[in-house]
Amino acid sequence: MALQVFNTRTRRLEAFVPADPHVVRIYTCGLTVYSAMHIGHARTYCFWDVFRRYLEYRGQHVLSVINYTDIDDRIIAKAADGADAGAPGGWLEVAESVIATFRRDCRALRIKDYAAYTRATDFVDAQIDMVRQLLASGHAYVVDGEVFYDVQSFPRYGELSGNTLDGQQAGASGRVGEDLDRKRHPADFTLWKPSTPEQPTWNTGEAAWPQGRPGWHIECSAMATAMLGRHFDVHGGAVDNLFPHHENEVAQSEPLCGHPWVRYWMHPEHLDLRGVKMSKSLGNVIGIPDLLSRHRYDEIRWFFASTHYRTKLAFSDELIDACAEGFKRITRAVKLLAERLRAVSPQARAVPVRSRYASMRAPEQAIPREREAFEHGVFGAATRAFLDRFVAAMDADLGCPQATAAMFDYVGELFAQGLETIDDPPSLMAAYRCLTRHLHVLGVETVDAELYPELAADCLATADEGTQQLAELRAVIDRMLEARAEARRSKDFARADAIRDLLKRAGVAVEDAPGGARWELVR
RNA sequence: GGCCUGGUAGCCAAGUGGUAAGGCGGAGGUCUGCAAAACCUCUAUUCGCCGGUUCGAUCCCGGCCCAGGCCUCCA
Repeated sequence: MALQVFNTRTRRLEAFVPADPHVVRIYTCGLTVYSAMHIGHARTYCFWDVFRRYLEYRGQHVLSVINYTDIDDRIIAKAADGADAGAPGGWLEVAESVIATFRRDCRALRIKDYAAYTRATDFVDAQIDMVRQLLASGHAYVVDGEVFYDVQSFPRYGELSGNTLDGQQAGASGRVGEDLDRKRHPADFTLWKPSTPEQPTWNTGEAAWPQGRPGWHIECSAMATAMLGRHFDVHGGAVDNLFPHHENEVAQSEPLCGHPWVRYWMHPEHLDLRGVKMSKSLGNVIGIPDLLSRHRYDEIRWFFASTHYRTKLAFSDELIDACAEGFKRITRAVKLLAERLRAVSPQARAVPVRSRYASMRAPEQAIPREREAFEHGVFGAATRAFLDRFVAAMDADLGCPQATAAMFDYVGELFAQGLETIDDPPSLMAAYRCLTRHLHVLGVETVDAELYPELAADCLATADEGTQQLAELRAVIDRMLEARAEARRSKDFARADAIRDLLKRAGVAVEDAPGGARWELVR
């Protein structure tokens, strides 16, 4: 069994076979950088991150490109409204600042870095060249210095999204532009438009359309092709990109690159905000810092995994909280395993079967080789069952909900089979690595570098600076807990409770367990 | 008008032509100085409604009802 994905182009599940068996080429439509990333983007980009992580888990190399649309009327408008209204290049500053927060927000959500982040304005030459070719091949026409794509010149127009030309009702959405009188068909779209003196502009060297700026759709086509070649494996964005954006991209690209331009089109669904429309005019756009002030990144990641990517995700703080409640069981198991492993000597916790990280390995071998290490020890049978379910779930069009269900059952088995009592380091280590390795696939990077250095090396390290302080904090708390244990031994429960209350007020929850007190940071 | 989803327990949410994963919540229990937490067990004779195909349908087909998305702003 191999990975299957739902291809929007064919509306079917298909075996995922990259053109080049060694590298998967993925292009993701990124932000139009006129305002910061919000929770909707978070779902989309977290999905693409999990997709990439799973491919890597499967032993594939992934070449992923994401773009910034940094030239757009909304950016220009924002710059015109801002404090430095009218300043030359103000639109670039708007773009720069949004890009910076985007990168920061992605890292906070542990979205792995892309191989390249392309900017539309860095590829204007390629865009001009594409427009030129489309004109030459009769797929575009010029009206008053503006270049339009002629949809009627492309018979397959509408195949990707299902919005065929004869089925479309122009203006049904109430958003038809004002160019109707100049277009040959209402669905024709802008490839290049002239700029007024105060708008950013590029010279083309063409007499009929001498200057101006690119249309939205041509940007992505030019960037994707420039970075990934005339044909590549996966192109995506969220569902809203399907039409018109991706449809138009196909129409522009296939006359020049051939069909199919892209092997697999994938479109994750939106958030379902339960009737509430998130929009800037309503002032209810939830940004990433806001989201992260209410939920930890790993809770958000686990929450995203709770619903299939092609299903609308019911979103609310309460739902995330409910999901996080269940997630505690997983993290608790990881923590218990780590604690018990740390308690034994380094030598004793050595894992007999080498567990090497999968990349650089042929896809067919990657999982079996890793499995050997995971399946070792007393939890072997449970681990085997878990691995089978996890891989089967993810192979079936990234079935994260089933993958998480498998993990819940696995953790249940670990507890049932003596997670808290069995004293065999290799067994504990195998289970620890198995859990953290698979959480990592789902975007949860909870791993102790000492216990699983190979995996830790692949995590977005954001805690480096805090490590030393954290160790000191840990020592202080441990001393307080030692004092409390002393009080309990001498039956001075008032003092013991006082220490517990003090820690609680400081945000440290203490719980008594058979082996001694445990603590964790709480909000 | 065209295209497309989805309606599964109080809530979220998988899924299969052979009789319903998982999580939250709820109910018991174990442990505990007390707490809290944790762990264990239980929690849909039923999958919007009506027909049909079938030995058998939640899953296939037809009709109906309801909710939602897209048809050039949108992740």
